[in-house]
Amino acid sequence: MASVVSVEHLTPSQKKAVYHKDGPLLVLAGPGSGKTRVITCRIAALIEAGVRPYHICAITFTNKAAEEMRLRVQQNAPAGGVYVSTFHALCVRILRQYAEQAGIASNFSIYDVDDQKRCMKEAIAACQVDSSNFTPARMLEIVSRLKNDLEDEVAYAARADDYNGKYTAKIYTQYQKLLRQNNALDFDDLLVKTAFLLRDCPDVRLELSRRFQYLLVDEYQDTNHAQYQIAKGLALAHRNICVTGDPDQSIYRWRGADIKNILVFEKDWPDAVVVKLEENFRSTPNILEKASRLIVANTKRKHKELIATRPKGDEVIIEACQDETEEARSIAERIKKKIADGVDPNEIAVFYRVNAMSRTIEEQLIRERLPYQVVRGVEFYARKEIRDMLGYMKLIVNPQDDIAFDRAIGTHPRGIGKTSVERLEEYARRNGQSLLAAAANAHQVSAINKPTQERLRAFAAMIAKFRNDSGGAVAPLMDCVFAESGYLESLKAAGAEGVAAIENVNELINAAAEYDRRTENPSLTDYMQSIALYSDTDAYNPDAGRVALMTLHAAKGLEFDHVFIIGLEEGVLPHERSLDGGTDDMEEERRLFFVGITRARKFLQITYARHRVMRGQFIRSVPSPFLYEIGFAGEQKGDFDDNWDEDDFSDNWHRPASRSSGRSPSSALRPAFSSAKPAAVKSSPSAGKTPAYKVNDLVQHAKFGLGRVKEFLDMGADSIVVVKFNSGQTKSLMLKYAKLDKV
DNA sequence: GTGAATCATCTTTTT
DNA sequence: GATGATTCAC
Repeated sequence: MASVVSVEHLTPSQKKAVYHKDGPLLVLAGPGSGKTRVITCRIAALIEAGVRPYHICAITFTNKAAEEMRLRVQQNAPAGGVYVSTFHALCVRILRQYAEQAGIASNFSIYDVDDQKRCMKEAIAACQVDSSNFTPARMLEIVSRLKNDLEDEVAYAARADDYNGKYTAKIYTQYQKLLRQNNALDFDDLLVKTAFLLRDCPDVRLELSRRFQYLLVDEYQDTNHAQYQIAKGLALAHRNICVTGDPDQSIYRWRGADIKNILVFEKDWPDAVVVKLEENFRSTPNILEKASRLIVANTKRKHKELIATRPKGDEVIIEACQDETEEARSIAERIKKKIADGVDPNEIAVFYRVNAMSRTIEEQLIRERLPYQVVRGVEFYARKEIRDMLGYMKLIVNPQDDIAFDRAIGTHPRGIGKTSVERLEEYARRNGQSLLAAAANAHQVSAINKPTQERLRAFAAMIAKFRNDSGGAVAPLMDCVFAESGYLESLKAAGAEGVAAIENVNELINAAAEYDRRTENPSLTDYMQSIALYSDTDAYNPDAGRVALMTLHAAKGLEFDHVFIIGLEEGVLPHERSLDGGTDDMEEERRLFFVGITRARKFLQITYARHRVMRGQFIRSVPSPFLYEIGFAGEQKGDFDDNWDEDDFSDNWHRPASRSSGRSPSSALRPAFSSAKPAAVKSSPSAGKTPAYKVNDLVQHAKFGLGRVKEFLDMGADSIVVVKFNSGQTKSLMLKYAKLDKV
């Protein structure tokens, strides 16, 4: 058999990592060091050495990364059968296979952020504590942290002794009880249950070790304690564990990721071979120099060189802008020029700290008619109609899921109102039944009037019927549910918005049909459990011929020839919430910036704005301290005019100022002027001349279809309309270019 | 029981 | 601004 690994192009260190066969291996890989290539080559080398593909398990950080690695492994070797997945997907697989040993039913629901919130709200209410101190968001954060550290409610209750701790323990316990009742697991539970399963069931652990004899974990610096234990458990028997990562690129501490995992790897596996990949094949020396200067400011790190291998390239540009519009305009113009010069739009990216910052950039890219795509967190599956449909499907899979019952019964008016559901809940609680079971027995709930009792029973019967039909393909069933539940009918009656919702549901059904085609033994349970782990970051298409807009977090693992990083201001990057959180938070923000910088191959431009609209408030900001760390000398005189005063704004400023918040602004984010000033609120240069749109006007666009006006920025000939289209996307359109009609 | 309208609250990053 | 809770009119 011909060699499938192209050895001649590997450096000595890379070779060492690729050909290390048995035993623990730690690959400390700097950015741009060819890490992904090393992993794929290593898989190929293992197979060449006689390991069956079936026995190799590679764990990546995102679904997208998994998908890509599957492709690459496929290209590199006849490697069909290598199991590539994320930690969460692997856990779902394991928990379904060993549901009994894990103490759960295999048709469990997976709760996303929204479901978790509803569930937590209920838990807090049931505990009857003062809810102002225990908000669902705050409690979920704490519970998540505990779970990531593998501390269950019993262990936590045992050690919590102060007032807050005791109530937290009570709520945690109640929350877990609700999840159990609903036969549901949240994201963190997937990890916790798997870790405990491996800990408590040696036979399961051994069976899995026989199945996965070689374990590879990428982005190991971002694993949390639970994931660390899972990896360790899986590898305990054979010790064939290879982890790769870069402590300098750890950006998920807030999610429980623990840099210590990578630092203690050598303690856990004393005979581990450590390979460092320090050469950088990606970026120009100019870019790497900035990256190095930045990261050495972190005190809690092992020093690692960034060794440049490419020609010097262009200077890194640091640009000051007056406000976020100027910033966006400058970037859009530069992008326009690059594309005109023949640069592939795929090779251009704009990174920002928070999703909300994409909007201004989008506006300017639209203005310049430049193609772009925004890579965002959830989007499609977060839409109401999609969640509604999935509510039915979840309930069909898992009749115990009360959260799904609530969702499904409330999709549209069906003569069952809030009061009736509350009475039903009361009955269900008393009798220890699920809501669906209670609905089937609604004739016994005397508090509910007769006609409503019948409607509840009809609903329960309908779900039972769907459940009977739920073996096999997903799409036909979904189609059937959509029609027979009456949801389709009610959307049809809802006018233009309903039409868009129907289209979205049809898109969902198409996606399900695609799943049916792709999967050998399609089942609704399997489908529901797989889409729960899907995020729209996975939908990023690197070949779309579009400029990519994304958060710095989403940029991890990607690379582009031309990179723009915006918002280098104190309070944005580093983020406001990390300013008072101590040095650890600050160091993570620095790493985040480091990740952004090192995505760039040839060109890097970093911008900051002296003024920015944040949460509807106009604020004056200060350059990020990180800028000075990479050699920014401060502002040059005459760079721009800083002699603005409030009156200038009242002329330029076209967005209504929001009501001032009660909180005092942090020292870093002083409002530039009082938002209470009515003068700043409106001053339309040309009120009444152009065909003015009003908020909530229904409009028709030649390409995007129907939509509703969310905002109208009246600037005469340059007016901009922000429209939320029924397709779900929101677009900012220049009035003079957009083919837009009032409906 | 339903749906529109108003009010209040929170606002990072994501599997 | 987005979302959720609450209120009010039918």
